[in-house]
Amino acid sequence: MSSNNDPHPRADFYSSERYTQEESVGSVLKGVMGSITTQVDRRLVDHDLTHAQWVPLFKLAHGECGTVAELARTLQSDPGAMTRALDRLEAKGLVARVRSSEDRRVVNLELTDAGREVAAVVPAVLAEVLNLHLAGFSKEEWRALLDMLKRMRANGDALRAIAPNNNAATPD
Amino acid sequence: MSSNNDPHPRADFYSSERYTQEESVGSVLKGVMGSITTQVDRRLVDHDLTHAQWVPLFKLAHGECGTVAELARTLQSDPGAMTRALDRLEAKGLVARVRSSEDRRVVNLELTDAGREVAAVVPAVLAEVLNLHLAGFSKEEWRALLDMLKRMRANGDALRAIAPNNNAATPD
DNA sequence: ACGCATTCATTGCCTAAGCAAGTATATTCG
DNA sequence: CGAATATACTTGCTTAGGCAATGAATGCGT
Repeated sequence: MSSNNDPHPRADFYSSERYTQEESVGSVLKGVMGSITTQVDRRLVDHDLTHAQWVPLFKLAHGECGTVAELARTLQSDPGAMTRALDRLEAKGLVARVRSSEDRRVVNLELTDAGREVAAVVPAVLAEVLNLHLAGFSKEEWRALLDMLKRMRANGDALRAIAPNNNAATPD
Repeated sequence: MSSNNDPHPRADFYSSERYTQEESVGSVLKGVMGSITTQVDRRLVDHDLTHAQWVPLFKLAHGECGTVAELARTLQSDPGAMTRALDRLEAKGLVARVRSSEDRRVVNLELTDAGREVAAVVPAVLAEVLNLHLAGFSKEEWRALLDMLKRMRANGDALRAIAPNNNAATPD
């Protein structure tokens, strides 16, 4: 654990005594997230899509992920949860499961025509809701916000790399 | 609906074509939230507390909320969900339900000694996790971040005020 | 005082996430 | 080749949230 010449000095903005909800980035962050997802869901309910369904659909539409495992990894989710989400999407006729002939373990996922149609409206909704939440922001503020959030995420990734479970020091 | 002299001009940072995950505040926000909650949960699992349980416990400890309805309102959650969360906390012996004698509809919530004990460790964990995620931030950046997030939340609240459901214009 | 609307809490139903166990298929190595 | 290992997906179990309906108690208007 290097302690000097650290590119990321420890922050000391919060402490057990000083902690308040209104000054907590976590608490405010949660409020913002809730508002965004609520607004997105409200706009997609007409297309019979819920929060947990348009995300994989969107990924599939972009062709970045073609299998259950890839989706689960990309979306930092559980393969089990993804299987069930795809069950619902398949029941709605938006995606199709095609057993791969090369590797018979994998199930290739394809959008149906209906799926492609619905997925096409998602980016517009996301863009609209984000813009609405960023009303009054200058472009510089927006970039600064994005930058800081990415740095927070990077800090979090570093934490996870250190101790994925809490038995990181047990060799075997 | 005033359109000119608007203190919050519409933002135009995203559009259907320009939308990408990496530049989406929503997507990055989700990653940050996930990291924070994961880290907090990891530190509270020893106390047998899950994400959905320490939040109401913390609120109760601060004496801000004393009933199910108040908790649900404050945490922007569902009364039903809150009832069940309290079921689990009560089963763990952390909170006690006391039927009010003044208004016999309400159930006053009280922390048990064990509940107070567990709730006491929560702020320290929250402070630690937030500080870790803010490593490398200057105090000015932290304040700016908090300010921008609060503005986003306010924008979201304004949206909700306009159309709580999508039948805002139907008089009957 | 009586009916009516409101509020509080709870329960049922559906969607949903996380974890662990299980099954099928591939790969690797002796 | 054959056993051990790894990967892909699925399923069961528990916790969990949102919505609607219900029952109980309160307050309000006439």
